[in-house]
Amino acid sequence: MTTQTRHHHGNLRPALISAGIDILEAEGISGLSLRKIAVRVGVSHAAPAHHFDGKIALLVAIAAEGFLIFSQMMEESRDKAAADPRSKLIGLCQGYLGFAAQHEALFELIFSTDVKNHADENLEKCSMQAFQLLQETCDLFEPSPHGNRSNAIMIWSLVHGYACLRANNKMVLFENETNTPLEMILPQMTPKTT
Amino acid sequence: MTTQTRHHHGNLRPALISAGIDILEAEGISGLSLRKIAVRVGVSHAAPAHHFDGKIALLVAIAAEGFLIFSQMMEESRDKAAADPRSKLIGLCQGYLGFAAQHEALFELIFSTDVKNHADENLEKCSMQAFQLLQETCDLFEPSPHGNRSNAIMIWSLVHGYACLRANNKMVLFENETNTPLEMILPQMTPKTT
DNA sequence: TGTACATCAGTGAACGCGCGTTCACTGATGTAC
DNA sequence: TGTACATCAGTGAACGCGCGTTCACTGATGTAC
Repeated sequence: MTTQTRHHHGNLRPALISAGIDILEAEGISGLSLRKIAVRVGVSHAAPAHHFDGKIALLVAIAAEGFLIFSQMMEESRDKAAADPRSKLIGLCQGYLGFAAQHEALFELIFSTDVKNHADENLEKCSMQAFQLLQETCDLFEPSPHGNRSNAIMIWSLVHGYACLRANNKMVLFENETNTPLEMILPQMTPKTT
Repeated sequence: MTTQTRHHHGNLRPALISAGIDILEAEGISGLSLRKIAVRVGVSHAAPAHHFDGKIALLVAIAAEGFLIFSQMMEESRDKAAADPRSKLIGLCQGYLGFAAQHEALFELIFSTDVKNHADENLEKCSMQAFQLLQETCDLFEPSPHGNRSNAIMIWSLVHGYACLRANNKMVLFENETNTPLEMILPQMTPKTT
């Protein structure tokens, strides 16, 4: 039986998350509604209620999936880079910027107030994973005199701010800088010698 | 005649902008509506239509006012700092972070996609003014070999990202770093000697 | 100073819209025997 | 293999809500003479 005209969808939960991401990309956060997601999956708009406890819970599940994609893009880009610490760090940051550029609204969602105010174990796990990638790449360098985490805080701030500000080309600062190399803004750090 | 029960308000336009900022602070971007703003000013919800060409135009006017406050806080904080370039830069950045912390939703609004996609001369002027402050403070230092603007791009990215990430305490990175000094993340730059 | 009149800046009722949620229902699935 | 039955995962109609916008209106203001 290959037809999809069954009463039971069978995989509705992940299908809703995936459709949510599609709509996010197409229409932005303000265009995302439970009803549109249901329509896109081809299901009645009351169906999601059987899988998510309200709209915010679906948003949180979408954000968790977003963090997975985010981590994946950073990791892939870092793995493709040369072996030296600076190349690894630049690779990771390119993945960061690539995610922000290719998934603009999803990027906005995963860092949004709405999502962060809603405690969720899975979301916590997925966001932590992204942070771990960043932290372990920064650990290739000598720690700053200000503490172990200060390199990660600096790098994360830098790349996050750059991603946000560049997200829309209207930002006057970037008018003629469409392709600013990361080399230009990443500070010099001392690789560990061990 | 001191009573305010006149048919004509007299100063409705600025009053609407100011009430919009109040609601933003109290309820966030998603809580901001034309109707709520009108109620707060004590005027019928159809009145704003005589002063703004739709909701988005009011949002843009609020954002322009936001940029003014933003510039003002950066400038005041910079002026209070010691005379050496690094103190000036740190002062400016403290003003940046202060605005983001004290006007969280307004900070979000002025950098939002909705607002930036709506061309407006006054908004342009006000946002440019904020950028000028940043640029002129970065100009106290030797330009980077990557170009005149690269210092400003780096500093802006850094402080903007830091402001965003710290905006909600849930961000794991900042768990025990409530008062991270800017000294910790600002890179060393060479002051001009002239 | 007084009158006529155009213009401005409000009112309040009504409109249609999309939204999240609820609810009784029913078809599909899985399990016990 | 077949039957009875509980549970699961959908449907579709209905609800109430807040929203931005429109519109005929009217009171207030300012100006010409």
